[in-house]
Amino acid sequence: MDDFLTLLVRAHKLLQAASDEAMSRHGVRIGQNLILEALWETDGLTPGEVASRARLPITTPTIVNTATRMEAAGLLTRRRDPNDGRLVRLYLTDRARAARQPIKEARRRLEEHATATLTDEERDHLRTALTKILQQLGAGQADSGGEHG
Amino acid sequence: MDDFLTLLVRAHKLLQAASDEAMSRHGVRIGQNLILEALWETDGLTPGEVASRARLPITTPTIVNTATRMEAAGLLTRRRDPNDGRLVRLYLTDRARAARQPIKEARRRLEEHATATLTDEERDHLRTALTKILQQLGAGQADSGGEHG
DNA sequence: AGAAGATCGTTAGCTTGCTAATGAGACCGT
DNA sequence: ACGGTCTCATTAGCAAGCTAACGATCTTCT
Repeated sequence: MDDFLTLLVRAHKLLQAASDEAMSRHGVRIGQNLILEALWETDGLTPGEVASRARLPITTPTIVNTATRMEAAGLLTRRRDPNDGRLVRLYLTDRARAARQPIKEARRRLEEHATATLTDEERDHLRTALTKILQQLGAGQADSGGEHG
Repeated sequence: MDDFLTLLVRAHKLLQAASDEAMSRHGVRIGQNLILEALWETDGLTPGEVASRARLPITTPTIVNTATRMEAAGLLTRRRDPNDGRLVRLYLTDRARAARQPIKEARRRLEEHATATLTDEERDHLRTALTKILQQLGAGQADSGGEHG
């Protein structure tokens, strides 16, 4: 029996590969998903804003580099902020906006497929366990906002 | 509430970072762990053998590149196989062998720490769920060897 | 024996992530 | 107004992973 670390790394690897393949069919790579999600929500964010709003922690240089590839791929354009010359704002192209629903669907289906053999209870347990691990590792500053004690 | 994919990616990221930090204190980086584990077990494997024996799937080019870094770091030496000129055999240095127990310990402690707030039952559930996901995603060719039905 | 094919390690070139260093621009105090 | 500081994006350089292409060697078939 493998240790927990190994199981998690293997599951992660397979899921990332499957995600990348699924999104590639829509002209988007796995590393671009965080930026897309942030800009789908709020277009015209700066790299720093994308980094801080992203669903999971990512550094600004990574955003910048990925944005450059996305620009080359025709997924977004850069525009200097007229009011503050330091800022660069990222705007999605129509192509990137059109990919929104298909990609969300594809990811939803992937998640569904991956957990297809789990019971609802097992899915709950999995969520609970991962959440506890995240909290234990210091990622407690998450979305739930219930630290009252 | 985040989706399962996000939880898993976040947990993976934190655990990888923590692993890397822990192993760095012993002069080893996270990417070198698979090679070390294979060579601790059987010294003198070829890159291809390491790739196929590793605890999780990894390609030969990755082994080769990582081995180059490990050679530079004084963790292993390359030696041509005298019987087959195509093969290159990787041999650990004393330094790499000495790191075996400390690193195993460090990883065990990390896993223990990460799952410290889980009950035994929750740990079981987590294992079960991850294993099911791996099987569903086609990684069923694993170690347990119990596919009799 | 010699050509064709298979099997290796390696290299090239890419993506994704990181930290540290740079440089441009804004802001604040004097 | 101007010098220092702070705040941005970017660049540089690294690690770790991948696929595809390459070159050397071994095997096999005639």
